[in-house]
Amino acid sequence: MRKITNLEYSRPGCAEKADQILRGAMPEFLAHGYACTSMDKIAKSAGVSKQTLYSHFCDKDGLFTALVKRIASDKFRLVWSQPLKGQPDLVLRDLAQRIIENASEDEYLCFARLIIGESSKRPDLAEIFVQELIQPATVTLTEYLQDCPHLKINDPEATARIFVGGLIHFIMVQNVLQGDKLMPMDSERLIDSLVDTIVKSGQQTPSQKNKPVNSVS
Amino acid sequence: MRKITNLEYSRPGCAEKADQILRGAMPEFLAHGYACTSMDKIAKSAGVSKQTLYSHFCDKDGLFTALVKRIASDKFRLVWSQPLKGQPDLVLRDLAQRIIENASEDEYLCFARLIIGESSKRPDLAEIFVQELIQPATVTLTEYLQDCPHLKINDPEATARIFVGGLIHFIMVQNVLQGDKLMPMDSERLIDSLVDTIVKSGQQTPSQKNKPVNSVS
DNA sequence: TTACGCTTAGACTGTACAGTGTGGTACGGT
DNA sequence: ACCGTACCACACTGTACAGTCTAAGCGTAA
Repeated sequence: MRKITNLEYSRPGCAEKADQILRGAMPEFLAHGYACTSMDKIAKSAGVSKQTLYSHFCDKDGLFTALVKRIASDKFRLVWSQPLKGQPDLVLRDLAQRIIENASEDEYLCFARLIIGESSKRPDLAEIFVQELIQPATVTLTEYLQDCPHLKINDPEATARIFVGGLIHFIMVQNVLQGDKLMPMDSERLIDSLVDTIVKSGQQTPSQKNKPVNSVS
Repeated sequence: MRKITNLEYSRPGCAEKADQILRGAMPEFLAHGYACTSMDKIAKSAGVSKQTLYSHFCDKDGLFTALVKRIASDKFRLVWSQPLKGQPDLVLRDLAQRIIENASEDEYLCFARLIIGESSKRPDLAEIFVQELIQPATVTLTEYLQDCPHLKINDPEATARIFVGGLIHFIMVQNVLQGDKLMPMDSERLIDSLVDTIVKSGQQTPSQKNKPVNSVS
């Protein structure tokens, strides 16, 4: 088998084994982080020899990178795949519920934890995370808020970020940082407030002092 | 010198050396994370012998724990030390600006990254982070929103979380996850929208369907 | 002076692990 | 039958590092 270079993380073709490896590697990395996951453990978990690992991925870093790319692009586009249409309060509540549901999954939480934890050493992976998840989410919601005839929102992009940020921060504090022990709160309460706040602020005539300067490309 | 047990992280007295060690350890841990920071590097950075390290802290974990406790309680209470008083729009804008300013510091970002990254292995540290930073912040703002005569807010605690979450998430995406490259936005725009949205929603008669169930203790 | 507490430099031990090498097995094509 | 490809098990190398040990240098107090 030919040498895997640094630039290609896995060979095209014979993708079954590569997939098997990634499937085995995923729970290990998600559960124990990058540093505490050994290639031996991955090989074992994937039911594959160490040699095979290195014939499909150039090194630990390459394997990790391939895994992050796969998770980011494969799994988490779902929430945002359906177009947003209809009454703002219903659409926003439904969206918020889907985000909370989706992002409260252990797999998502571990993934976010991993990306944030490695973000200083691997800013490229953080960028992938933003590109595949946060940016599409923000753009989709921005467009809805902009075009929705029932809402007069001053700065749709900023509002979209507040909406998403309020939800994700809530989930991170409650589920990743163990906040549910110290300051428990039902997610429905947050959703209610969030939807209410945004819908109300869109019902009034917007004050014109804050103009959007540029929008998401 | 007597043995340091697992339960005590540093001896009382002769705190200067312990402080010197912590000051040396801080930039190392913040820059490289837990796993990639060696005790030798810490000793060097603190200008202290490795033996002295182990005479003040029982092991790497103990040192790390002591450091996290110190950072959490010492440094980041500041933003919330002054009581909130006055017109909602001014108070909230000022608060938002202070949060953004404070949390955009590299030291805070690295600290948050570190805590989140280690949160699965060290949930106790995540708890300290919540207890020393997030909870007091939320409580302070909740009380202001509750008692402010100019605002009629349905669920002050949920609103406080949305406010803080919107800001922190923004900072995390922009500064930790490199979002400023892909989706740049001036923080003033976010602050404007956030303050506007909350103040407006507090000006209207609140719809009574969402009742707060319990409050922060 | 002696003794003691605290320090230092640096050697040392044991372990974990990334990455390589060796030899052997299974299988499909020619 | 032979060959090449992909795989496996397992031994091996080199490095990094947590934690310990040794021997020696200080300052203070009896």
